[in-house]
Amino acid sequence: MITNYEVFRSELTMSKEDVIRELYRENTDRISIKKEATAVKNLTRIIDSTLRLANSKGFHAMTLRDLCADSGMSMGGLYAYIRNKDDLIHLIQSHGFIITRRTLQHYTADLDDPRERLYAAIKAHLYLSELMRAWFYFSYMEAKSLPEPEKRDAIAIELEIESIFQTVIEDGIREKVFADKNARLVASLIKAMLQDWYLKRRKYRDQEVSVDQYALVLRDVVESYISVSI
Amino acid sequence: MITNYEVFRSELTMSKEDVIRELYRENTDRISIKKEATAVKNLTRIIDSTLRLANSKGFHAMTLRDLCADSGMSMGGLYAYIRNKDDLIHLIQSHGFIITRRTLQHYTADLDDPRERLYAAIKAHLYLSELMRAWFYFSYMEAKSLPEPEKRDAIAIELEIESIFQTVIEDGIREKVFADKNARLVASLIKAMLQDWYLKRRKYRDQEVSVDQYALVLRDVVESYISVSI
DNA sequence: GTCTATATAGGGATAGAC
DNA sequence: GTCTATCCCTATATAGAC
Repeated sequence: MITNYEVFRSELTMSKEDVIRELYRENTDRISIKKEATAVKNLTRIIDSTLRLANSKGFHAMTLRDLCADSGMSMGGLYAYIRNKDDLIHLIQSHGFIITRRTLQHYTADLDDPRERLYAAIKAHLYLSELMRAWFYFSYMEAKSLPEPEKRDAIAIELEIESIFQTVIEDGIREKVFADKNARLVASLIKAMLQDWYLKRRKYRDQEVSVDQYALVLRDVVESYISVSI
Repeated sequence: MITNYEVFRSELTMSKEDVIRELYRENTDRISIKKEATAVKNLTRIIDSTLRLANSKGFHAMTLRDLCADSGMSMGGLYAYIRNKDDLIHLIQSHGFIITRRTLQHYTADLDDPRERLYAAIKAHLYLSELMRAWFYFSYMEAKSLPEPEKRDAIAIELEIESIFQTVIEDGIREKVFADKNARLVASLIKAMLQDWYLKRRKYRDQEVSVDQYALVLRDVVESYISVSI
């Protein structure tokens, strides 16, 4: 059960290094570095720089020279971690998938009331995308140019997220907590609003809206549409 | 006053060629072709192909050789219409701006009731993005890599659209038709849902939701949140 | 394990024939 | 007004020194 963003954040950040370590172990075939400690350190720099540069000018427009300059590595050094530029995408996507899967499962399972589950799912998604904004943004923007396997995974995770919301709403309709609306369409609209949070982050910063406020408004918007009127 | 998508469509499509003609006249300095008829014909092919290719693999990843193959032009022929690759962006963006500005002004001015104006604005935006899907998609996805002047225009038009919605809602609040909610934030959420329509067009096609149905649901979602309960 | 120097190809841009 | 052939730079990728 999540309470608010700060709690969520403190629970999750410590595991960031673990994720990179897991990523390293999953990719020992492509990565020629043997010492785990240095590998984790450099992978972190590579991933951070790639996300920053790709998100500001686009992945394809980002050159590996840009990446080396930004991450402080040399071309040769970089190529110890990847075989080609597409492997960079693989690294980025994998590390995001690991975190996303883990978190969403964790935070939406154990609630009974559909209203509460709906709110919990909204918060879980918003908080996660707040913490991993760069990855979510990258994933959305580069989706169309992802290599085939990564594209499949990305679509699968999208559907998974959307069906979490659809299921909650359908449950609520069955239990007469929600009115009989088009659950799938409502789920799509929820997702659109969730995505806007990380796609247009600056806009909401300018409006001085916090994640928790946004979560509340989202919940109210959705509930006022699907709640059964008394 | 708009009734439904089919009517909107038949009113607007005839002017598509006019827009390209206007585009040509605005850019006679960069375009070395003197005969208007051939220029309009080729500009149309160039714009269509660019949108198709850029939207499927990204503008930067699209090579001018790709473009020539797709549009049936030669490199030399293409360069009679542009001085460099960025000029392509300029062509695309200009022709979209021309249509968008013209349409939004036309369809949201002359209504009194805030509820009706809200619905009209939702429909105008959805219908327009339905008709010009490729341009809207391009504009959104390439926004970050646009040349400076085009970027400024794109941001300006975004704000313009958002403030149309904000104003309608504020008017409604003042007239006690709508409850006292955060108008700017609601406008942002509306825009997020409007954008999802053209960004994730396939998803809604799979759900077999029509533009008009989507417009209705959007209106209901928004109204159920901001309407004053009786 | 990390660096610099270099090979190679691919794509933007242009010259000049027709 | 349109095409083909070509120039030249940039970016990926690799070889080999340290």
